[in-house]
Amino acid sequence: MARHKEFDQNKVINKAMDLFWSCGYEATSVQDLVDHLGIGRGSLYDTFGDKRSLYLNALDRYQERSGLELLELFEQTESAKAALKQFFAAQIDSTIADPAQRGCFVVNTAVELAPHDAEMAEKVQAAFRKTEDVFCQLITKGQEAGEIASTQDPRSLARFLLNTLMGLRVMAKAKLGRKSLEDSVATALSLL
Amino acid sequence: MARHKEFDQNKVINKAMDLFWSCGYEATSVQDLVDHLGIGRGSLYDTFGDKRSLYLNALDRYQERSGLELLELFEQTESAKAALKQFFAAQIDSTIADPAQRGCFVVNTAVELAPHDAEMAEKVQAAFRKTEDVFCQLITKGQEAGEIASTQDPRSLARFLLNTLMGLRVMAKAKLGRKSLEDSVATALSLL
DNA sequence: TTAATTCTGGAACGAAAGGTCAAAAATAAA
DNA sequence: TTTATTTTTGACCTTTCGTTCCAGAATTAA
Repeated sequence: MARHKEFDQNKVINKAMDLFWSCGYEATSVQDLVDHLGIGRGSLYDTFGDKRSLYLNALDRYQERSGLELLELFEQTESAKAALKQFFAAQIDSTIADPAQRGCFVVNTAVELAPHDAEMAEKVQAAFRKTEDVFCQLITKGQEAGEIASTQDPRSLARFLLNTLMGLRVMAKAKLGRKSLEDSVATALSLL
Repeated sequence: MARHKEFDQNKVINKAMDLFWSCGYEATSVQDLVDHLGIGRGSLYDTFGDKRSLYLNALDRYQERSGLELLELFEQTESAKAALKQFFAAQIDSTIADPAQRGCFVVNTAVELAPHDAEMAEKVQAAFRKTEDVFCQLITKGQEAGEIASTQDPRSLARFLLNTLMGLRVMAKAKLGRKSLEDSVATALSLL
């Protein structure tokens, strides 16, 4: 009876994610979305409801993606400490390599939308909590393996690493130079 | 010959700063400004040129203000280490106390505008550099006084502290709770 | 083939955006 | 008081915003 969707909804969300990630919520117009998504205005509203809902979809997609990255980090069999080092090194590399200086979509959302939008704030908090938990589990693992000093509280350490990560993502926006990022990370990780 | 200005330009810039700081650039309309500044549309454009220029003025004002705070921090005669601790404690307090979760105006600008506006990016970088320099001088002072271990590079440490501060300001936006902030700061300062 | 469904592109909507302008009001010097 | 100059005020401009709607083409199950 019914016609099939002609566009791949997943790909459209990915494209929307790219655009919102690059430009933010307010600075991305529906016209911009229509131009870059390759679908019509009508399809956009029929499929996603409105601009804000599409943004929420894009944010979810981003969290899925970075959730997978984190999972890989955790399942890495070698040392937890090495995994953390590798993770932060990769963050620096992708930060420097990005010509659009997009930073982190979650951080961008936290800064632009969280204070005035409770639902956004919840999603942001959930994402941060998830990252903090993975850090915490990794630290505990490292402490059990004797790689990381057990004198420190793993939860505090995890929060501290999350804080460091957020700082990195802000630095990414301001083009502070690789050396600044490396100094920050090296100093932070010297605590492990 | 001429009529006097009826409004205090400084106060108007302060009010504009509050509004931009709370809502960001895009989400603040000229109408919002007119409503909160207590001056007419024409006066606004005659005095400041356009919305973006007013924002730049507001950003400058913010930097002047926080520059003074930093100066006080530096001129504090007691121990440099204590000054840093006090500074970060005050940051946590004001972060928690702010019901609007405004965070840091410079960080907000970095995230929302720096990637697409070179002039904004320059101002943001200058502000970050200034803070980093003050941290660096304080650390050096602390090392000379024997309060802070001289084994670490003061510049790296300063960058690290700046990174921690940025992270704090993002956490402020997401309402992560006082304990998260305190854990992060306590862990970071344990390096001194 | 037919009936039902969905996609597409574009037109159109009211509201709000940023910005302009000219008349009115106020001031200080002549 | 007059006059010249500036500020203020609010109406007005064009453009763009997010959103709705529709006509026509496309697709599929019955």
